[in-house]
Amino acid sequence: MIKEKKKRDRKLKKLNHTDKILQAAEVLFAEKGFYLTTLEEIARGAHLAKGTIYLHFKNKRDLFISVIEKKLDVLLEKIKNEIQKEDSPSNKIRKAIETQLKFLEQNRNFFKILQSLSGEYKREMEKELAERVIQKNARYLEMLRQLIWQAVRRKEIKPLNTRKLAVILVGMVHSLTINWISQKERGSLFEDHNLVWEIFWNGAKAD
Amino acid sequence: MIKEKKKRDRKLKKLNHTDKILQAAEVLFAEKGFYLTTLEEIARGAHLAKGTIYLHFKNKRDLFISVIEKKLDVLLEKIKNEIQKEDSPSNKIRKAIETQLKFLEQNRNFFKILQSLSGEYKREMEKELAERVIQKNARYLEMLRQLIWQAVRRKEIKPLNTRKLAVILVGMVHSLTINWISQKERGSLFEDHNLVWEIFWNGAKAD
DNA sequence: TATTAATGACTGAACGGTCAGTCATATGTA
DNA sequence: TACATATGACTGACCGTTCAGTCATTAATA
Repeated sequence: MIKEKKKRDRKLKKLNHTDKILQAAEVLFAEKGFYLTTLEEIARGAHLAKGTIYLHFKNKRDLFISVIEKKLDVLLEKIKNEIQKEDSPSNKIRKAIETQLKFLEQNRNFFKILQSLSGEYKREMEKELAERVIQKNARYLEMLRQLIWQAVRRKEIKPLNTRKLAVILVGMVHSLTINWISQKERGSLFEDHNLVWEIFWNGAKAD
Repeated sequence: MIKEKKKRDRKLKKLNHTDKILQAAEVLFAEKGFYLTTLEEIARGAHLAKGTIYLHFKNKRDLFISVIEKKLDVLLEKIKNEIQKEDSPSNKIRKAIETQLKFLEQNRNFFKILQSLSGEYKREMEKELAERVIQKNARYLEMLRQLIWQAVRRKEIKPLNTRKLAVILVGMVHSLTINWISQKERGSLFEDHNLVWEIFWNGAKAD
């Protein structure tokens, strides 16, 4: 019995370490990017030695991708949940925007890292690793696209290229987020969901 | 007389080299990013020795920023020119979108590099260097903002936050460009100017 | 004691930047 | 014109440093 408990404790401790590493890595990668962040620093941030990191992650790239993937999963899960509470496509789209903005406001480190991935890293990261993240992004875009398509079917918005509409919508959100992050005086990012919604919906809605 | 000519020839040759380096660097930086591109490669690409690059640029970062800055100047000049041929704010905005999309279609390497700058590099690049590029970007955004503001004054579009509208507009363009670049089968990017315009203008226009 | 976890000194490859030396060309001289 | 000298663009071997990843050793736990 007690043996079992101890085992659980150990596992918990190990998980705890994994998490500490992920947290330290998130902060540092967001701050300095992939190349300028050293494993030594991450180890220091997690109050562990460098070698220990290799007990939890295959290598630096694996760690980097893991940081992103974990958060991305959370975000996508959140959006899925929130969306299915809504009835109409339009409300679902609105909710998706809201959820994303709220999440990014609370996770700017994550967003910074995500942004940097699309830049240089794709080439460096092992294919299979980066691919996982790219796939997840693609799935989110596809989800949005289908919502838009349903709105088109209902003749609520014009019969435009739904893929491109989804791309545009995501672009609006990202651009506002980048702008928000770069501001010195930071208001709420979330509050812009109305603006995004208004532009997008009025912009695309059927006459 | 002849002496002068010879001197000019030399200078021309040197300029030519500067240009060859810039071209080689543009291709490589776009392909592999800042960190994975070595000066040796760039030198090879320009058919010169590594040391020669340092006769033309202070260091790797200087070269990187120069690649961007040069193109950015061309783009901003183009937009300025095209815009002033138009009369109304709305037509000016439309023209700005058109010009930008056309340019990005013809300069995807430039765009890839520009994207990557916003990610990691800002931290690495010497402040004064990156600052120049950031300033130019900011100036473009401000130009757009003013055009939008004029449209607001004419009551053509709603009295929304003009800065955010400009950010959103730029975001739409960038997002479509990223999407276009990532496509295997590549149509025209330029042709999307109508889509962008339509969403933006209908989205923001006064009732 | 045996097993597992954690450590951090060490290694070797990579690469930005340097600089002493080369050489084609320009200039000066007779 | 023929030869000597000066210039500076160009080269690439070399240096110093950084850092991801390894592994022999130590500490913790059962």
